[in-house]
Amino acid sequence: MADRNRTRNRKNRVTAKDVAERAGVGAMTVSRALRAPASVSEKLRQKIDAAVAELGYVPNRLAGGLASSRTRTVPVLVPSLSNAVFPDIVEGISEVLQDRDLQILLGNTHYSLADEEKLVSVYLSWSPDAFILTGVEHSEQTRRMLTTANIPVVEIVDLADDPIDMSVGLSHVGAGREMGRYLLSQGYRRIAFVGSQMDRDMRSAKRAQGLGVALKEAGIEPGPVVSLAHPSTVRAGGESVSALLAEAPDIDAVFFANDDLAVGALLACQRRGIDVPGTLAIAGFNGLEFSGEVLPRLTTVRTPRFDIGRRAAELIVARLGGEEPQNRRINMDFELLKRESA
Amino acid sequence: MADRNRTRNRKNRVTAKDVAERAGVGAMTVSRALRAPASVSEKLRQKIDAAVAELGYVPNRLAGGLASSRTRTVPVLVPSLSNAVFPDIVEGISEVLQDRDLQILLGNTHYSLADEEKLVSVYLSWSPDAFILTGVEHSEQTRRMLTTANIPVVEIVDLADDPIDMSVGLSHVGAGREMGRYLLSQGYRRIAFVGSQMDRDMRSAKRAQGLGVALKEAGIEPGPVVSLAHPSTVRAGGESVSALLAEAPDIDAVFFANDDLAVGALLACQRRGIDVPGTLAIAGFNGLEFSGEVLPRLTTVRTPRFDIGRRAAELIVARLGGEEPQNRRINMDFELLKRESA
DNA sequence: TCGGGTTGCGATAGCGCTATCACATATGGC
DNA sequence: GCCATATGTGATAGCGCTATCGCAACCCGA
Repeated sequence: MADRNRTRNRKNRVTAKDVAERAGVGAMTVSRALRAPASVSEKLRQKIDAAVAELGYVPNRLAGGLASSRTRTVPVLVPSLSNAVFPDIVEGISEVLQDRDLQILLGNTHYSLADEEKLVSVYLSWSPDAFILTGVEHSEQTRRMLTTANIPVVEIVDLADDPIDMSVGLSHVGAGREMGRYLLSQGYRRIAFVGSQMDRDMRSAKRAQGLGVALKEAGIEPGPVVSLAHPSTVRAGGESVSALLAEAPDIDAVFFANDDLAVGALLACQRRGIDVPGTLAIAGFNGLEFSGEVLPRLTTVRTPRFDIGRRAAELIVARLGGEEPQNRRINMDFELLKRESA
Repeated sequence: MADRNRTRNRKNRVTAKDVAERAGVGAMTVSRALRAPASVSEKLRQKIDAAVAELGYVPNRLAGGLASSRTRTVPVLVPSLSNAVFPDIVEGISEVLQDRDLQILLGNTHYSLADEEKLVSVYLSWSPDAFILTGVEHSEQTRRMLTTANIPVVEIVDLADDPIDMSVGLSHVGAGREMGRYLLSQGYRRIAFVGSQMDRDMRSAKRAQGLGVALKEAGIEPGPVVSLAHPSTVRAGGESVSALLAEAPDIDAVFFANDDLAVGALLACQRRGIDVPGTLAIAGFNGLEFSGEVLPRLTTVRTPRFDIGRRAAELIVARLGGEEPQNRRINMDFELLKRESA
């Protein structure tokens, strides 16, 4: 009864000091042996490694981070995980960072700048070594915090005119415009755009804007632009078709903000016997794998998601290595996949 | 030239001491005002809040965590992010934890127990308040580390016979068996199973096992069981159909380990003019949203992904609040969705 | 053999916070 | 009006690690 809570509720963790005693060296040498093995003599290193293994020592990163103000962590903020786009990007980042022993901290902003701001604040309080966030629109406070933090910051997916620090992405207006031109070249004239939450998903809004530019350049009347209230899903895409056709029966093509919506629409047309592209042409965005599996295959824009992640991570690694990047703004290519749906 | 590196490369962070001086109180009171506002008088609290706002103070969580050995973080380890199943689970966890100001640290094990072990080690070095990991198979070392850590641990998705601590999931053998029985009841007799990486994805393997049990109970010869080398994708599902039909042309049904593969197969059949379910019946697993959008709609098993996440998080919250759970092992229901593809 | 450089190691002093306790003031019962 | 209890606040001492510097021990050319 006497010893309850004796240990301050703290597990009797093995510390570097324990390892040091076991190996008959100083604590500092243990620290060095683990972080920079080359700076410790072969003999001591072996003793230390043995002691580490025997005791099952795991360094306390909180203490290490506090002492060095480097934690080898990189927060990555994405607006969604249900959209397959972002896991691909994260995979790209991860592949580069894990070799460098840098740890990703993944955060989901749900397309909210307020959530983003909060996550930035929380993650900065962990003294990260760098920061990756999606998009180029951020709150004033978010920009200020990241600037002040004085670490490498990469804004991804979209292309920043005035990056906080660095930026890797593509022009969504440009991509939308290119799709618009293509649809026009195929003879479509009443072209609608359907996206989700376009008040918050600025990239979708920019694709719509790009379509508008193409139409204007060709002197064609803009079609309806619909922003669904809920996140993009296959089902939502399907449902949007009925609504759209009811409202604007004369449209001959729909450009969807992403492949999920577009495939949903395609499948809905299939169920309802609407000929695609004969009666209604359908185009998507992102070039997700399954866009090539449906019948007719989906015309879409392939975005280099994995490579965006890689490049962003490489910029960070270079910067942490002391290099000054030539280009703080990397414009990634996209590719129009001309297939059968439009 | 004299002051280069003067600041030890450390940003001149605002500390609690700065806030304390500004507010004319002790540092300890600042700490209290932020963590337990009720324990500080109204007057000082206001002064402190004002000082915090003016200086833009953000507490250093490394220091706080080191001092208190509580960090309000909960690592969540999942085997994949590209499978829509896991984002759903994470969303469920997140919804419960974010209200409690608990931060998720998301890790991807890529279905590797070795990666899992490494991630457990890394995340434990951050002194998390609890731990969530997928599946019930873990390395000896993983189990030991988590046991020693002496924090709430929840194993999710699968159902542990002997949980490390707690478990929320469903019986994959049971679900596979139920699907098997259903397929038999529909008259199918040559039933194949197709999964991915079933040497590592034990849940898929268990579903296959469940199918085997059902067949055995009915005295029916087991069909081919195929484990694809690459992760589950829609495309891989489509490709598997050709291979399967070439090898075992007499099969009349395929039970896929997940909806991605099954939908891929369905679409492939559509492209190749194979009648589903007439020539080949197809069943999936998980009940993802798009399984109900394809034609014919996919027969599958709905798993309560979101609720698994919620329940797991609730167990943790209860435990952190000092409650002792009645049940350390929560068996979640699944539902067979009998649709048109099988 | 010697001096100057190199190398390897350990003692010390924080990093910024919180647990703990001591102390000052407020509160209430009689 | 007194003492006992409750309440609020601050000083102190770490949490476990790493930056820094000083000191041995070693190296090498002259």
